[in-house]
Amino acid sequence: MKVTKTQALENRTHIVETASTLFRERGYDGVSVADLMAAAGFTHGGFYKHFPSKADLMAEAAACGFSQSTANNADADPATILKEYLSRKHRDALGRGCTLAALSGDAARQPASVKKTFADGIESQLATLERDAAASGQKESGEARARRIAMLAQAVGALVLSRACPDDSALADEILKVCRARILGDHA
Amino acid sequence: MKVTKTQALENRTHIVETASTLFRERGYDGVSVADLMAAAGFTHGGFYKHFPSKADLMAEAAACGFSQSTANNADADPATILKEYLSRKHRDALGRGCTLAALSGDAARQPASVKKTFADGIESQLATLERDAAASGQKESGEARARRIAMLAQAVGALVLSRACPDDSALADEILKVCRARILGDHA
DNA sequence: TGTACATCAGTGAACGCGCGTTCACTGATGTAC
DNA sequence: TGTACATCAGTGAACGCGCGTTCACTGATGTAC
Repeated sequence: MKVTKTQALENRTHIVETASTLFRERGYDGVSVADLMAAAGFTHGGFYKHFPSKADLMAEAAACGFSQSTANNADADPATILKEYLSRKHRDALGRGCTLAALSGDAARQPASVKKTFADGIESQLATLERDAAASGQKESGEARARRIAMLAQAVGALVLSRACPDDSALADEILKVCRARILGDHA
Repeated sequence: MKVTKTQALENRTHIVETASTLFRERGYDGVSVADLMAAAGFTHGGFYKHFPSKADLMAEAAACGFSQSTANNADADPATILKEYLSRKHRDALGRGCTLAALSGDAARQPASVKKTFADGIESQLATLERDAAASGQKESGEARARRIAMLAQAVGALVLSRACPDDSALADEILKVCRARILGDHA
């Protein structure tokens, strides 16, 4: 059953991408190695041909999620990004959504290697907002980075709180609506 | 080994309080029934004399955390509350800190009963901020609730992101510092 | 108030189960000649 | 280019372990008389 070197690398990438989605949906503890490998289309034993342990996969899966975000936002209009970030659709699409919002709570309880990846993810999100500010013609000041950090914190916090509310609750929508208006207002 | 009715109720409360702390520190999946009961000073078998299942305890432990927050903030100065919320000390004290920041990510993957408790917790935090606004002499407007929601989202988001960074990283402190300045500035 | 009995909070061994991980095996790929 | 052999990605059974939960038991509490 051996497979081409190229194919093996593609399979590895596919496992990481699958893990990235499943971890965001169910959390680190909510996905077993057997679950993950089955979802990726393999049997569980092969996992250890690619990764030393499940813990080693966590940081890599998070990094995968962050680079997907960056890629997705590469050409998008800045206001549109934030509007979609704070949309009902994003709230309900855990697996395809922002890794920071889905897994920061889990990351806080993980070893430094995972936290390092999250710090890098935060910086790359801030860089995306920097492009946004530039694109919308806002002049850069010493306070620009502070404004971006505050904006990111508010957006992530709004999404996290909205998701903690019952899916059909008015509060879940209100939090998104209010923060969308505030952030886009501040931003314009 | 039977025990007074009063004692039994006290024991039950103690188990819920212990769970509230341990869940915030390690997440729902990070605390076993045996861990919890040992931390509370009992053997694990007795757990089911108090609760039908571990899942049933989750919502109750969250509610306990929220009411502790409310009690702690009852007489405190409003600006002080927010300053302490976004402090390094709070960031590093997961078990005694804000339940929203510690467990909202987990709550998003829990059944509606737990999410309902979190929505109530969010409302009670908003009510605390309302008292704050009134206490600081700020006049109530139609926008007042929106401002409180945005403030809460930013504070929770900042704490969550700071905790996802490595403990000794500059970014962990920067996020807290920036949002502390911004929120207290907006608030004044 | 005193006595006999039912209750039930707490104990600790035991249950089935799913977890992360290991391992002997397979067989197509990659390599040495 | 063709042949013989080593490699190693993927398979699936098996491992020990800790999980949530159950259960027979204990013995002080609470109650009926």
